[in-house]
Formats: sequence, C-alpha cells, structure tokens
Amino acid sequence: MSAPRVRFAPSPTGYLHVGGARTALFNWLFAKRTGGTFVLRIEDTDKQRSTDAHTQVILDGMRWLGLTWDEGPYFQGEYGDRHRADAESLLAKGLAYRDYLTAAELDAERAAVEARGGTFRFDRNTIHLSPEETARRKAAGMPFAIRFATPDEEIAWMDAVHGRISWQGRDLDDFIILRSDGSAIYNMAVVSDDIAMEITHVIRGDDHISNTPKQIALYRALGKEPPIFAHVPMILGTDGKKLSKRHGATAVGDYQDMGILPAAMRNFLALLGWSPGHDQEIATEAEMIERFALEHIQKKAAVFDPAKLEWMNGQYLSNFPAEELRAPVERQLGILGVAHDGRDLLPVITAVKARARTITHLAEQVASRIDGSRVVRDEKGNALEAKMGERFSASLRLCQEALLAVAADAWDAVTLEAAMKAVAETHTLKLGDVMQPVRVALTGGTVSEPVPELLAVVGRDESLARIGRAIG
RNA sequence: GGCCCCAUCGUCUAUCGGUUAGGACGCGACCCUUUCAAGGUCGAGAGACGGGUUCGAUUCCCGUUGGGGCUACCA
Repeated sequence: MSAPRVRFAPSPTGYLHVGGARTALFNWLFAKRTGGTFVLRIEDTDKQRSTDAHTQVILDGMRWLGLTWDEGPYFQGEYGDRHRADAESLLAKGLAYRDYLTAAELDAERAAVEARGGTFRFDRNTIHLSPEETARRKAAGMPFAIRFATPDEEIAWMDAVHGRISWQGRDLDDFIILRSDGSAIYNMAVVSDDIAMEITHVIRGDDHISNTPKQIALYRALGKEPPIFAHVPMILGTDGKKLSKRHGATAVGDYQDMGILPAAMRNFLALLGWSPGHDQEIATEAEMIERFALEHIQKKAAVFDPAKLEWMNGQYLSNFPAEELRAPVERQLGILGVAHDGRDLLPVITAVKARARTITHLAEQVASRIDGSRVVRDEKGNALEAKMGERFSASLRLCQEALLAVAADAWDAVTLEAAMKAVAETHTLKLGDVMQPVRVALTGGTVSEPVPELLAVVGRDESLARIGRAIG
C-alpha cells in the first residue's frame, strides 16, 4: 500500500476550536506514525461567512500547536470548475438530475408541510414540477440545481474507530450537489477534492457520520474507491453539551492567551479520546507518534476539563528548563508592561516555575519578584498579618536588622537561610513566625518559593525596601 | 418525529470472557516543610437498567433508559 494521505479541512468561518484542533492533531499524528502526507485544505466555499482573517487565525493556531502540514493550504474555492465538472459528469451518466424548482418554491413547500405539523423531507416522487412546467422552464433557459439520484441500496463502511456502520439509501434524500448558481454543495466539493487530492484516510469529527453515506454514494457514482473513514468523538463542555462559547474558552488562541504551552495543549488534546494504552500521560511528541493508532480512539464523546489542562501545563512548566520558558515569559511581561531590560530572568523563573500553572501566572510571579510595584497584598497575606498582630512587624524588624548585616556579596540563599534561622534561635521564635512575615512583605501573599530563595531572587536592596515598607 | 452514533469513578481513561476493575485530574487525610498552588504516602469514588449466550460477563447479542449527531440550493 502506498503511503497514506490525510487532510484537515476547516472552514474559515470562525476561530480554530479545540475540537478542530484535536481533529487536526489526530490527522497529524496518523500521518507522522505512518509516514504519510498531511494535507491542509481550507473549505472556504461559504462566501458569506468565510474570511481571510479566520484563515489566518486557523493557520496561526496550527503553527502554534506545531501541527505542520506537508501540502497546502489548498483553498476549496479555487476548484469550483472541477466540482461542477464532477457534478455534471453524474448528470451525463444519468446518476443525477436537473431540478428546476426554485429555492423559494422549495422553501414554501417546506413551510407548508411544517405548518401542518409535519416533517419536511424531499421526495422525488412527490415534490416536483409537472413535466410540462419543467420543459417550459428548461426551454426558457431557467437556472436549475442538480440533485443526486440516491440509489435505494445499503451503504455501509468499516469505520476505523466505530467498526461497521450502515445506512439505507432510502433514508437519504436526493440531496442537491450543484446549486442553481453552478457552485457545488459541501458533500460534492469534499468528495471531488478528496478524490483529486488522493486522500486515503478521512479522519474527522463524529458529526460527519451522517455525511459519510452520501459521500460514499458519490464516490461510487463517480466510479472511485472511497477512502477509509475514521470518525473521532466530539468534545463536550463540562455540562455534557457540545463545547461552545458559553463554556468559556473554546478557541485555541484563548489558551495561548491564558498562558498554556503548545506542548501541554497538544499532550492534553491527544489524550481526549485517545489513549496510548498505558499509564504514562505526560508524553513527548515522539512517544505519542510512536504509539498512535486509529484503533485506540475512543467512541465516546469526551468532556473538556480545563482543570486537568492546567495541571498538565503546570507539569510542563516544572519540567521545562528555564531557558525555554524565558521567551514566553518575556512576551507576557511585555503584555503586562513590566520592564525587564538587562535583568537576568533565569534565576527568577527557576525559583517560581514549579509552583506556576500557566505562563500568565508564571509571568505575574516573575513580575512581582523584579518589580516592587507589582506586589499586591492578597487576602491570605492580610489575614496572616491580622492574626499575628504586633508580632508581625516586630518579627520583621528583627529580620530587617539581621538582613542588613548580610553583605551584598554574601546575599545568597544559603547565607540567608542561616541568617533567618539565627534570628529565630536568638529570639526563641518559631521559624514560621520569622519566615512568613518576610514572605508576606516580599510577595504580598503566603505562597512562594522557600523564603531564602525568594530573598536571593528579589535582591538585597529591593528585599530590604519591601520589608521597610511593610513595617510602615 | 425519522435515521445514525454512544454508554467503566464527578472528569479523562486501562481492561480486548476469568483482575481485590488499574492509572490520571479533581476531592479528602497524612507526611515533609517556614508557607504553598511544589514533592511524597494513603483514602473515598465506576461497569446505567433488564434479559440472554457462557462454567464464567464490564467485555459478546437483544431490548429499555439516558446522552449526542444529522435531518439546508451551510460547512
């Protein structure tokens, strides 16, 4: 068998949604795994809703996720002539027919049926013009749509994730393949393109299952062998409904803005509906490619859990070397408007990255270490001060005194830890009562890296300044 | 309504007829510790229901219930 050719075919009518991104990821993984070709095709035939801006956002989202394509992007809108030729070839073979009924007349027909409480369904035997009227319109050169004469036979396929799925032709109506303006309808365009682009495996969302029998019928009518279909499950919101705007962030760009790393997003998305078959969840790109198989894709829809994504992102943050985090952190600092010129961020990032869950969060912490104006006292910080009362500033004064005694060239975590412990010992204070006030004075909150490291990262002058300010 | 798809802890999942039904997130407890959203240990927590098939069903078949998708001269 020749190498597989797969495609991801988004329509540029919106942003790149996580569902689409996951579909793209599965296609990409499959292509990598099999040594196949990953084709990107932009389905921009809906002129009303498609925009170049959306196309750009989708391309950016894929690049951000590292889902590089081998061919394309092709733009479906450029192949109108081929779509039309394919539709007309069906007409020539007698497998499709002209329908002179106008869209308005069809709408009226539909409205009438629905007004009676019925369910409208196109039926070639009941919904049609009289032969005379058809002849008259044809003679008058009126525009017509082309309908596919769906054969009354079973259409079945072995879905790579679902197994055998079958439909009866009679449950499909004679759907339109070419509009009266000469443009192809979705199913016709897709089949025409997939044939022309020699696509061997169609990996797409579950919601396309009902399009598949129509497309297979079209392949047969065109005398072509259908590709292998793999319908991957949908992604749902926390309430079990199809993921949508009201669930919050659904666009890949939203997660980029929230400070999610591409590697974490990719890893998380891969595990939504697919499993490597073992217990290791954090996996490199190479490991995922190595284990990827269509057969291991889940049939059931998956609920998107933002909490687990954040956890996973936190894992990547902890494990990534600080150097790799510097660029995204600097970018975020820029967004926050924090000057960091000439400042070595690596020690700061190293100190705080284990406790951060997003780049945004990480950058905020870095900002608070290098810029005193970025320190905001949180509830816990206030609560601690209130709880300790007078002892709070008393403790800080003792620390201030001890820290002043530490020379600038001796200002490192080891020396500082010794100095802090000495304060506790000589004044018979609990270590926590000495450390916590300093943490609150320096960060505004009760959560941070170990205090000696914190002092080292913030620096001597700034640390003492913040302590001075806290004492008041 | 019709057609189609689906069904293991709250969530993501492992299991491909025999397991004390395993792991992860989240949750709880404990340990470590100056604190923690870090690390470690432990715990609670699932086969929707009813029939078959079988020596034996989470697993295979049927039905019920529940959820989802499609049902356009949209993609």
